[in-house]
Amino acid sequence: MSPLSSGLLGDLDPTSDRAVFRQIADQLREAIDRGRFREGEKLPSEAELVDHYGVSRMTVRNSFSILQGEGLVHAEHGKGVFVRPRPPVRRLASDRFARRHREQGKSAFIVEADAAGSHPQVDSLEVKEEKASQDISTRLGSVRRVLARRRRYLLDGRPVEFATSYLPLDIARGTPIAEPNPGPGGIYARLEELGHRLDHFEEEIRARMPSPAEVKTLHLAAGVPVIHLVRTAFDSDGRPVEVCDTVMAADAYVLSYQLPAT
Amino acid sequence: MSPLSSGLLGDLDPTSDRAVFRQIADQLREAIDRGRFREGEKLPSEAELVDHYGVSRMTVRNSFSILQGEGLVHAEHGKGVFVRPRPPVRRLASDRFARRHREQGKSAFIVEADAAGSHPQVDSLEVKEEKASQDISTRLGSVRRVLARRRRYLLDGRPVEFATSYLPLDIARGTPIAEPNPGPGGIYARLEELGHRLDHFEEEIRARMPSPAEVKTLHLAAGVPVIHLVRTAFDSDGRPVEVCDTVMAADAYVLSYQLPAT
DNA sequence: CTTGCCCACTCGTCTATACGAGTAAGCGTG
DNA sequence: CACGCTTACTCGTATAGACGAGTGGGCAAG
Repeated sequence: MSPLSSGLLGDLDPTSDRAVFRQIADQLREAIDRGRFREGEKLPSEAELVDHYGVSRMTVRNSFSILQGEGLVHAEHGKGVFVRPRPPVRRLASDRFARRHREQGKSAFIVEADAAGSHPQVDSLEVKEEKASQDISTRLGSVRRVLARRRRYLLDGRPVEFATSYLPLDIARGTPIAEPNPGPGGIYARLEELGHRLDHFEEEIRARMPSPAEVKTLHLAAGVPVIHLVRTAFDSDGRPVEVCDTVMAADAYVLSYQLPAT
Repeated sequence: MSPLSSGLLGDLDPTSDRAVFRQIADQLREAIDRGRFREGEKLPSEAELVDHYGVSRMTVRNSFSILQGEGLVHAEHGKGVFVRPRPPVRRLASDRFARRHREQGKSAFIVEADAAGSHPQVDSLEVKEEKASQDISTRLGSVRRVLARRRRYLLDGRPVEFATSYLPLDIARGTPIAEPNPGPGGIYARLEELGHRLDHFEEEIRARMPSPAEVKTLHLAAGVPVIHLVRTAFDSDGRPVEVCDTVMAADAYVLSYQLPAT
């Protein structure tokens, strides 16, 4: 039995001043919310909805485009339109850079992912010296050039995060920090070995829609925002020693912070 | 001189395999990024672009719809399509609930906004007892019913945040917390007076596209995500005494956290 | 059985047209 | 001068049709 004859979707209200394509989107959204269509399940095809509602194809596509913008569904060329599955999320705890987590040889990302039973990967590794942007320069205290460490993180083959660390050259140049693999405990461990005892971090969080470049790098579906996190690390002299600029697929992350009430 | 004859926008590449409406969107996006169209400025009308590129109107509208999805532009019926201005953002510092900020009579929101020179407002105040959702019940330690305090925050007339606080009935019922105006220092001050000395907060942050209800409540333009923040307050006995569920217009906020490096 | 082609079905792109409705400016009337 | 109407321009909604391209199943040839 076709899903359309089974009363999953209702009729249009011609007397309503709500646009037809919105009414259709409303009905589909409600059906999804109520679980009539489950995650990953295929929605009726455009042609089926054209028949069911007696509207033109562009009207149906208009409805789908609303739901895509809300991140509820995604279209696959040649296959159909599907309810977008909610991917497993990665929780980032606020103590993830605590010194005690820095003892092991592997990076926090790898350890965490292994623990969660997923397959972690890091690629697009790039380490180079470059001119600091205005923003980075300001955050690092008026430096002109910086060491930039770029990398992309993937979980089970899916890119979830793209991060760039910036460090002042006078700190990083010629040290293991300038190597592709900085060694156990990562660059924070190296910074401390170099005499920059870390005191605290500042994190700034924004959310926005991705740029086309970010869509490409993170393989983002329509309707998925990004979380933009900029972390600055300060040593015990109060000097900023690193800025890490991170763009995360918002549907793959929950950030978690613990704050004292003092 | 029309913006279209002045070389602001280029030509289409018919040999490219990139769809025409994407090429047009690319050109408009680049013009915006380069500042050729400034914030709040009107883009060429659909009709003008139809003439300029020699395409049909639906193709131009398709281009605009891409840019709208990216949150770059917004259309106004009868007026035109405009570059979306970046609204002033509100910075939320991680110490915003520190005890020392609780001394004054006014709420943190009012004080902050006044200091920033904007006009703050709180409306949609609702205080009532209700059944706890599964999630809230879990967070508060298996309570069945809760006191819910709902309110919407506006800056200069624009809604920016919608928040609901949930408190266990055995704590809140019959206290000033159950009043629309809980008095100076807010409910956290009242909780401490009632013997629940606050120890720490946990905040969980997600970003996603808004539901239609959220679009309505926060007057969100297309392409603006929301930040969903859930804060749990714990007293010195380790008991969760409040859960605050907040949905913020992502283009109006930067969250800022300070973390120890220990 | 395997290979390769065809075909039906899917969404993607684009055109052309029509009418509705919000906006703002101009113009004429009182 | 003030008000209201007209008009031109804007985007919103909807139809009908065409062709392209990705997918997957079935069928026929080897």
